[in-house]
Amino acid sequence: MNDVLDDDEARALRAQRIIDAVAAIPRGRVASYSAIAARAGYPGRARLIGRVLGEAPNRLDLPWHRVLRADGKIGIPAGTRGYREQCRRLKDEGVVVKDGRVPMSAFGLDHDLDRAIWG
DNA sequence: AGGGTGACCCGCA
DNA sequence: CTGCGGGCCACCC
Repeated sequence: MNDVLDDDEARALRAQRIIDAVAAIPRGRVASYSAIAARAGYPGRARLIGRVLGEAPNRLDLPWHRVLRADGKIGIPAGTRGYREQCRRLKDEGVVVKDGRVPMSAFGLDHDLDRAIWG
């Protein structure tokens, strides 16, 4: 009977798992959308992360700024408020941001996550 | 029902 | 380095 409710429930669960994954990114480190998706249990669904983060209530104080594209670039369109805010927050915690891009080799958590999975 | 969009990604040329 | 094509999928016309 509750097809719609089940749908909303699934969506809420998705969001929660993603939010948890993002919240787990340590200060001064960054992770890619795809890595977060995988960690949250939704491999191959990186686009979902951006959507959820965009909808997430500010009161959660999520470290959304630590989520970048796989190539280390900021996902938010350049020139926007969010873009500048993300740059600022990253720099504030010691992350190097050059031309809107972060050297994943140095700050990326993706590799560590892989290591956690493989041992 | 179908097309456009987007805080994405990956392989390939 | 830059596209381009295809995959992904929630949402909004």
